[in-house]
Amino acid sequence: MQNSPDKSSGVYQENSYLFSNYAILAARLNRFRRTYNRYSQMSKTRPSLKDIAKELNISVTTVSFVLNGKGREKKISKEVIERIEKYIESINYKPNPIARSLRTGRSGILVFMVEDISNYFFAKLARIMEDLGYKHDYKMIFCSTENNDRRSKELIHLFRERQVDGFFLIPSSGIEKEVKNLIRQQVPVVLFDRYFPGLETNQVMIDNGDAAFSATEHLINQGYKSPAFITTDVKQTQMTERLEGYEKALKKYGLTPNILKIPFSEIHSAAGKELIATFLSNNPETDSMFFATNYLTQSGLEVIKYKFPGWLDSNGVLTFDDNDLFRINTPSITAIAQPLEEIGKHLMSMMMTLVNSSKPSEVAIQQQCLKAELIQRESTQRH
Amino acid sequence: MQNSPDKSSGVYQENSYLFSNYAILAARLNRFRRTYNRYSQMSKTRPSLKDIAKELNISVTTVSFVLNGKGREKKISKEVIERIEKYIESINYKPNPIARSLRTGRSGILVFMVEDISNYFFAKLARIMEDLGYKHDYKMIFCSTENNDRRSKELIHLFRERQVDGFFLIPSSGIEKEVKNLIRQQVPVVLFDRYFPGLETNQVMIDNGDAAFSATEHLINQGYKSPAFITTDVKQTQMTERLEGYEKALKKYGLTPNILKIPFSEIHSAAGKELIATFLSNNPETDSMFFATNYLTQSGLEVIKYKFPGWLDSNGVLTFDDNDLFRINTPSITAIAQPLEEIGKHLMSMMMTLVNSSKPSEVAIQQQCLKAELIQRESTQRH
DNA sequence: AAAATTAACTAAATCGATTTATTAAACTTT
DNA sequence: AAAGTTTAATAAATCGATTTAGTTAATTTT
Repeated sequence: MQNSPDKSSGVYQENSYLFSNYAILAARLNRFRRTYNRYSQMSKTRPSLKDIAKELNISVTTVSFVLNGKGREKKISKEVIERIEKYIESINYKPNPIARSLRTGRSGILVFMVEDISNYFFAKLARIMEDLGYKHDYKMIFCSTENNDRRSKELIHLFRERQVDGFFLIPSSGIEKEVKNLIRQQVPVVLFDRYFPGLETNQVMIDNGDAAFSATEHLINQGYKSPAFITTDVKQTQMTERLEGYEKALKKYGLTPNILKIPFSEIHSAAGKELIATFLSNNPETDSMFFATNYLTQSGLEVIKYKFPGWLDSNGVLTFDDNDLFRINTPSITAIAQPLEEIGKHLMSMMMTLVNSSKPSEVAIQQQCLKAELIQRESTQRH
Repeated sequence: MQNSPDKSSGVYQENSYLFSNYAILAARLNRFRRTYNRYSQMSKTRPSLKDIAKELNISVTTVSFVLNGKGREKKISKEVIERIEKYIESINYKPNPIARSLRTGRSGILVFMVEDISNYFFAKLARIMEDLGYKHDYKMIFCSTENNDRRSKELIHLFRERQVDGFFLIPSSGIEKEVKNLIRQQVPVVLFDRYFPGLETNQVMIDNGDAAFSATEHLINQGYKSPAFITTDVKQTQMTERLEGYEKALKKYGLTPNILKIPFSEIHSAAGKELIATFLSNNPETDSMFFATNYLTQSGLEVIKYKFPGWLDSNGVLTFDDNDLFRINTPSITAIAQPLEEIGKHLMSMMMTLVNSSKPSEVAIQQQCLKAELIQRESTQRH
């Protein structure tokens, strides 16, 4: 490429009587190159609509119409339709999704954005969504926000650019504006796990308050006099509602609440575990702990195991979010299980009504609030 | 759209002296519509290269060159480069990745295909890969194959069509041909977890045989006389190597192997657990069990907990793959931990050399075999 | 000073679809 | 039979980039 001027100028000198100037020669050379490239690419590339059209001696337009099932509508004759369909079938032609996206603005991709896909709850839900998505002919992209605003915003912009068709969002606290923007721009959005109290959005939640209330009541009914609530300092709905449920139950039975808030930044760290240990030492009257999320429970169990062995023999533990560990642990841990399958089903069905509408922001808003189930296990059995 | 003929024919009757025929009128109408559409779209769409070029009174080509940092190379003057860069910066222009993909054939997306993303091992690795990918400016797509050939093939074709730039693959047993095809077609592929013995591929593995041997030896050194090996009937390398490691150790110490193979289809089912229970009943001499994967261990622990309570007091358990459950469980479970971070690092670095090469199939094949670590815990402590 | 080269920039082709505008021929109306 | 409609199909614009093949003017070489 770089040396083509030299080459052609060499030729020019040899045949100067034939060519009036460099330009003509260069033009010839380039025409040849173009043809050459076309040929050499032919063998590599998958067939395009153009190839099919050429092969069948039919226009690209017609092939495209038939391909998209608009044959009848566009009054293409049955013979032509049949001929095209047969050929497309025979070479197993699949339209290039990128080209299609560029033209249509749709991509067939949905984004599932959560705090951390490696967390049991999110991973299981992701797996469910993956299958549901494929069932509706959508590909799924999963990503983790760490509940961090900057990261969430970046991810939204990133995928927005890629023309994804919709967002399943566990929003971090500071992205209300971004969510509003998406909706205004007619991008389908469904929130779950937590929401913005001031913003009417399509969402699938669970009744955190009710679940936390019943669970706390369960502890009290089991005879625990001093249940503590271990949570994070996150101020989002899923957390505040759980806290309120706990407080409401304590109030109902005239007990004194005892709450430990662990900074979100420390939930996976040793410092976080230290806080739980200190709390237990400083509050020896605590006869049961209600953990607000599964990762807190894991930290708690570790602390108990290594620093307060035997504590569980006479005291209780209860957790929000179930997982294999809690089922198998000894003692098995009483847990509030979110209805994963049901959440997934609702999420996907809301999304489908949105993506199938031409003005998603004008679709009547759908909000689901599902019940979580308390699974009673050994950890809250008073002997 | 459908009724435009009627409309225009109405106009035609009114002004018949002005227009010679329907066609001209239609043409006018359409020209108007086109202009109208252009205007009405302007406000909606993000700026394109064309818009920038128009704004700056510079050709699209020049803008594109500068955008891609080829300004110097293409001998664009410093003033123009600066002007373009400043403007691009000021409107925060980001090129449309779809259009770019269509032209370049690259997408900036890597696929991470595993058995089941909701499984702890895969989910944690996915999380690591997600961050590594973003660091290199790649988006990650995760998907689950269920170790099923048809599903794997479908997924490969699906993403191949979307021009993904590379595949991280845990291959199911019957897709050797597809993997070969990818490589032949210059698609970057890196295998992990398991491989095809007959196929030289870029891969990151762990030394399953060695790890299983050492782990078994550990059991024997702890005084267990009759360690059983609980595995699946999957015939892929990761499983056969683990089995061989176990057998080699038993042979070395002159012990009799005792192996339970659970059909892959039953690994998550009650029937699978039943098989373990039956095995334990029929082989009362078994004083320890070595589970070949984390999900088998979970089933095993559940069986022990509910059907053989107390069994763990005098017998041992050891597992391939670590997770939170095993650390926190009572007794905590001795586990072979794969070096997740290290696996991720190698996977990504191999992928980067592949995607940065113009002929990935000609890049010298890289194969890493990493050591797994045996984490000794309470479950194999002989008292 | 003619010829060749370089600097600086642009027109147009291209990627592979979708969709709008248009047309030629065959039918219907009036 | 002229005018209008319908049928069956197509040409060309478009989505938004990248990249090849030019072009013109200025500079350098011979």
